[in-house]
Amino acid sequence: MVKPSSEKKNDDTRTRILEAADAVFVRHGIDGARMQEIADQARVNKALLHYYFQSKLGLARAVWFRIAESFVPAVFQMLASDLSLDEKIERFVDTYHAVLTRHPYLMVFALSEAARRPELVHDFYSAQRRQAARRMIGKLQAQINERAKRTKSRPVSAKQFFVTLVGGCLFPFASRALLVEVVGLRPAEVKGFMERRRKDLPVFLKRALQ
Amino acid sequence: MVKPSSEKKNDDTRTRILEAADAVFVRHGIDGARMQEIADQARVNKALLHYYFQSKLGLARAVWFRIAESFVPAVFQMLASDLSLDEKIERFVDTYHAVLTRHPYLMVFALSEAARRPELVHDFYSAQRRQAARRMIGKLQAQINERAKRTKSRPVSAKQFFVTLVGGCLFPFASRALLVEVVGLRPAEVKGFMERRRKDLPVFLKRALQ
DNA sequence: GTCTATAAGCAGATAGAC
DNA sequence: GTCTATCTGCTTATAGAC
Repeated sequence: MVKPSSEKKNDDTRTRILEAADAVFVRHGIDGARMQEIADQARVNKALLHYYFQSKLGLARAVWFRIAESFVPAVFQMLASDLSLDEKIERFVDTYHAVLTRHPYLMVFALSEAARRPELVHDFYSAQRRQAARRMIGKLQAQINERAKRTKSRPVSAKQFFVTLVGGCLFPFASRALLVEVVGLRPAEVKGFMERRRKDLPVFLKRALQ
Repeated sequence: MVKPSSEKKNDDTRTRILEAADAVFVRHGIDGARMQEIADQARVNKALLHYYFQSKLGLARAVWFRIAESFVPAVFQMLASDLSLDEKIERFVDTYHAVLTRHPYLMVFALSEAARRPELVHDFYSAQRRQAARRMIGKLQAQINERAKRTKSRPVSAKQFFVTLVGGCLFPFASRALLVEVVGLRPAEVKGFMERRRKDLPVFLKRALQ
């Protein structure tokens, strides 16, 4: 469906604003972000932000939904698919490694806003999405049980495993600033550390699942 | 050393302010916090906050240092000690479970401010503390190597293991709001989930180390 | 749709009395 | 040390021209 040119121009500006807002909100958090900085970065006037999104919180919500939609559904679908457990672990680790390397502040933004404004999370998770989440956990549990049966070990909880998997991938990026000091990495070494993690984490997780 | 009563009164007020500031900053983040709310909660006037701490950022720094000092040194010391690896894992998981259950917003506060204001982290980590961190990692690596030799498996990197351990404990608390929706927990079930994790995580980690 | 100009409201910070 | 009162500047938001 092709849109008439008047709407197209509209969309372009709207999108430019959204992209600028994304960058500024993700970096500074919602409270720390300034509408003026977003306007400057989008090369429009502040008034236009309100024309399109009513208020600062309205714009923040739009950004939040846009980010969530950009990867949550695809990840849910992948983890609920018929791929093997090992394949899922590999893909999940790879995907997040790629995304977070490019957007280092994303994780901290998501975690802090989710904690302080739970309604953002709640509003995103429609009944349909919650159902998709349940399907995903169910499928993972089935695969974990099957593997445990094969290796004659006690199966772990899929929910717990999911949290460990996600945390194992996301936490290093969320805590980057702390890691550098505690683990003692020079800035140049951080990249290598993350690369190594991408390789080691799947091995580590699979070992624990045997 | 006993302080004269005039200073003692001073200290009491100062401490009351710090405790109020702790609560407000941790919940709302530095940018989202309001000096008025801190003053109200400490039952003093706004002007007094500036008398003691000069500026909002000065107060935030004091709070940051106070929180970090309250557990970082003890944890470093524990992990660098001669306790067995298993014992360390158990204690670490237990300690953080206890602290974060009582202070659910603490982790998100630490992560987001560390990412957005790296100077806070850097100023806390004196040369002495960085050395303590190195000692801790060194000791852990020695213990991991020793165990790998015993079980004839390839030793994992202590830095990587440390991040997995810390992330495994902290991430569920940092991402509580997301977990509830994604994993599908009712509010009443969250506590049980965390309890179970406290029991399962050490088992999971030890398995992966074999 | 996009801009300029400006209103309205706060938040952080200070002056000065007690 | 602690308070009341107040200033200053910034930030979100709107009015209105083009």
